[in-house]
Amino acid sequence: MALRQACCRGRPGRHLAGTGPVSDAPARPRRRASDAALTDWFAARGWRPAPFQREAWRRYLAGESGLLVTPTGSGKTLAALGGPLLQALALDDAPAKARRGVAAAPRLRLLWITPLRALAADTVRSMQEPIAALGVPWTVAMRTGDASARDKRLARKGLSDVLVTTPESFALMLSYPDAAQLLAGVRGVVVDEWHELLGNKRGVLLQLCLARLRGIVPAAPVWGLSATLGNLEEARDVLLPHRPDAPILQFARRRRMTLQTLLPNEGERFPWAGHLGLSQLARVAAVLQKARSSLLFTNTRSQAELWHRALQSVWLDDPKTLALHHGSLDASLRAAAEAGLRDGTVRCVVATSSLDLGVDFPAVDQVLQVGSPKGMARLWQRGGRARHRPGEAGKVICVPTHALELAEYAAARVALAHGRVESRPPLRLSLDVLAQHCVTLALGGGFEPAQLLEEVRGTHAFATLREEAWTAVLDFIVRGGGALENYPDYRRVIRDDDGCYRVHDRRVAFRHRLSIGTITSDGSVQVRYMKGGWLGSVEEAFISRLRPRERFQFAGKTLELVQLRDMTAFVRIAKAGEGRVPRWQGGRMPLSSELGAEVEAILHEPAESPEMRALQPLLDLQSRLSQLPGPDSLLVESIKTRQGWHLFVYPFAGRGVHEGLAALLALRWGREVPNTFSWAVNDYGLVLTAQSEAWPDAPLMQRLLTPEGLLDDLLASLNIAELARRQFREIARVAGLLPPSLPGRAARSLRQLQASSSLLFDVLRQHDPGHVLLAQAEREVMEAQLDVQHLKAVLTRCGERPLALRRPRSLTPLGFPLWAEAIRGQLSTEDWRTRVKRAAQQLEQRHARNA
DNA sequence: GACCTGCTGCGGGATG
Repeated sequence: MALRQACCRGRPGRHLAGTGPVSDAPARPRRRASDAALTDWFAARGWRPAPFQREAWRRYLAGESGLLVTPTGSGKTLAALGGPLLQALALDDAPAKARRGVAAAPRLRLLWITPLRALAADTVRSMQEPIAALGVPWTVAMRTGDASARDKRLARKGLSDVLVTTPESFALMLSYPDAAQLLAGVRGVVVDEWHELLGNKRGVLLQLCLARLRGIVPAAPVWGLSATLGNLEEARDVLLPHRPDAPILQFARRRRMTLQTLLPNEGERFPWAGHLGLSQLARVAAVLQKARSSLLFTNTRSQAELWHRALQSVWLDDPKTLALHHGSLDASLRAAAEAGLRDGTVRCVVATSSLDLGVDFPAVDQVLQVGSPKGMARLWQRGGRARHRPGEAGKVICVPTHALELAEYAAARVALAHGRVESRPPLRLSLDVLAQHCVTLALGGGFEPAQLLEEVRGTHAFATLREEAWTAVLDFIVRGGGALENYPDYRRVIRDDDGCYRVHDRRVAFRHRLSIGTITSDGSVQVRYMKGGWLGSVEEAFISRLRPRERFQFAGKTLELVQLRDMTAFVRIAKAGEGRVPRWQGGRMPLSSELGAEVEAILHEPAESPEMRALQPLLDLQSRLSQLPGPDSLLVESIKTRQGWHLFVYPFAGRGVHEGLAALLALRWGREVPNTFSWAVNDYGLVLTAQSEAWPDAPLMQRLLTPEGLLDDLLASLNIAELARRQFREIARVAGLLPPSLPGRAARSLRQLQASSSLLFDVLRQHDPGHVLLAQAEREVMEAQLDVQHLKAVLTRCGERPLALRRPRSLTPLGFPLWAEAIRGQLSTEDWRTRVKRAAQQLEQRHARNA
């Protein structure tokens, strides 16, 4: 992004890339770039690279690969590598030599991969100036889905010297027969924001593509740029499996970050449960008034809509200075919000993670985080958006939505001080991605299976790929597997007489290129004005419950539904009133284990902090009624209420794990004593509610918490088949079993998609139960969704710790949010609110009496 | 007087 910061202090060149004659370029030292030559070149332009940059660049010149760790939220980071790399390439005469041959000869020298289209555009922009300064007639093209026709053409024909692209577009390049030829001149690869790809299937796709590239240009250095991670060495190994000792270079020191919490006033009642935090509206509005520009981060899209609406009602400035940004808003609206921040016409943007990522806009004066940040990486990232003076620590202002979040912030402060960040575990053996990649290569000129297997095993993701799985994948792309072979649609690849696998059918080729990539999101309804103009998308389940003329709140506006047609909701601005706010089904964002452990520790031994001081009365109540949780024991509370007999357990392991744990405990307890259990979880713990009398004792708890038989019991307690059915839809999409929606045609509804994927699932289960993708779906449920490894570790730890079994006379502060969560499913929202409110008041009264 | 959970990211091509 900010390439120019590092490499453009020199005299601007006379020629823009690609426009000037070669002979006019400033004299270049010599044909082969050397360290000394570069030093001279930089010195002549008054540019002094930082030591780590010099090191990165020296290593690059030596043909090495590596990982460059750069602080989050700093635009300068790209300069770290991009500058030296461009210089080195420019000093090397080879590109000019290549051009002296046939005019159409591929010139591609540098491949730059970023996970975001917007980042690609920024990168291209920032490269223009340094390249002009170098005085080389280079073309930089962007190859992404939204690139211009010119750029696409340049990329397609290999006529650009530098190509900035996404993993998906890179894969697409490989689907053309001339890919090897186009990439043959590549002399360097940069993978930007590698941490964003490391832990997901996009990263797996990129690993495969890079392995292919290594097959074409084995010597080309590959450099990753990554934010700090808990598993940097692993990140390096995944990117560079062929260079186990590649260097990890650290960008100077990370910026310090501090945290401030908007605390409740003395004596103020503060919610014990809830996630919205609107009770803090006045305080937040006051904080926003004080700064010129702010970002207010929320955790969910509907929360962002609600906060935007609430702020609007108290906003003193021009309403236009308050903007909204989340992933379901149309790109144009998001771009408008970003532009507003850039030109100063917007003072505050309410945003979700859509603004976490690296889009280039100037830092804002302050960053606020509503509710739990859930993990340290997110907090670093969001905090990095704030403007800092050099040497000054960054700051995040935290807005608690319920009392216990105060502890979370106090814990986060400790973790920030220690510079802790989560790991991103890389995926392994995603056979759906492998199947897609194989079809891509079959399309891109074909592949020889033994050779490809070796190449694929050269990646981190498939290093342990077994022969059977490989054969199954090949079988799958050739005939869809046993049950599907009668359907021509699934016979995509043909094994030719020479033993090579190729695609011959043009329709298959077309459909495959349309469905390249691993991001699946289907079944959303586009929202647009009657007069034209797109607003974004909402979920079918939400909009289909609205009647025409009914109002709803979306994109920061009150809209009126006119009609719903072809997966498009036509709307107009409503005259008055407020409407319902859409909800989206998204990721679950559990509290990270790092932060969870920190919370547990701080509750046990409250460090001196404003948050813990504010929380003290609540902690006192917790100790009085029961006891404080802590790392040295496992707190278990059992209580009888009108709803039944509750068992509260607090492992502080995050929602995902608690979900599995709750199901497990319910099953095991039910086995011992016939009873009916329901359960609810949050990030701190879980509650089981029994219909008949049930009091746990220590031996029972030990039996419930044994790691023995975990897998079998999990399989029995959760409807794994049903979970796998849902997981299968994504896998089937990635593997190419579901037809992509064609551009220009109405999107298929979620119901249709579910029907076709569900049907496939059933057919396969019945006729081909060993199908490679079914196994994949089950594995993903166990690993990704239930996080069995983590669950097992948590269970083991629970079993090892001495049990603190308490029977408090009323709900405790820790138990209350879980209890509220448990009865939420049973009651209407209105009843639930009343009930929770009454209960909270009773508890407080009792608390006041006893105090 | 309230105490509404569920993020993000990508992607076509032949023809005029």
